[in-house]
Amino acid sequence: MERTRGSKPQREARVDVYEAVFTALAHPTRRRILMTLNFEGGSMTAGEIASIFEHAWPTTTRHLRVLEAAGLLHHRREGRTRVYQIERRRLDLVHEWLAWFTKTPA
Amino acid sequence: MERTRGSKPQREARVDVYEAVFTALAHPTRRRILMTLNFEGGSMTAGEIASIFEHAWPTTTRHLRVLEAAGLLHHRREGRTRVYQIERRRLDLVHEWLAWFTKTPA
DNA sequence: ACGATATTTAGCAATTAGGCTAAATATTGG
DNA sequence: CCAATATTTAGCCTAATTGCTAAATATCGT
Repeated sequence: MERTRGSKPQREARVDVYEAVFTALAHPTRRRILMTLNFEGGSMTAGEIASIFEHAWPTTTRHLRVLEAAGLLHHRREGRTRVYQIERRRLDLVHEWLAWFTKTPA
Repeated sequence: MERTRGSKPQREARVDVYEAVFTALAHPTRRRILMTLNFEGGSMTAGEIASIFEHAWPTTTRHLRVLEAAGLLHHRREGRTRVYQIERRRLDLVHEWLAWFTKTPA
């Protein structure tokens, strides 16, 4: 599983990375979490995030985990709350993927 | 299901549209179909597309349907083959969504 | 130490997704 | 019309996703 030392991931690894990011973005709740974080300055507590949805808190927790596994968020503990922060640069992967379709004039 | 005459979809409709596009992009096989189409000039027959994968043809047919439902492809019959063509502009929706995250300097 | 607050983990049920095989459909060439 | 070719549809099965509730964990204030 380790990489051969160097900053750029190899092909194989990169595929998995796309997988996680695109899958994370596929759910409307998760896109909304990202949007909300984006407009609320980049970070919010788990409770604040959970409060914007109708569904049970554990459901939101799970979505947060998916987003974090995809590298689109990360969190830090702050007393008894957890502050989630958006990782905007991770979205570059999507830009990168999309770019293939504009690079091609055909 | 009809829209009120006009070119821009309303909010509600737009959400569904994101849903379909992002979901379609979440599967690696479907991303690969789009990539391949992109580099093969934009259109290929169902058979050509199916032949790039190991799985059974009907599986590919299903992926094509998902992509088409998302508006990322469309097809035309051509004799007994069906030619699928990529709808690159549809990817603008994704660019549009991503743009919210760069528009925000914070 | 205790109770309140904040949040996650565990585990269950329903739904959806994605693979397969077999059968159906449409078009072409003889 | 018949056989071959190209492709989709139907239906089945398994695995993953997503929602829920109940229980666990961690931290804070007293």
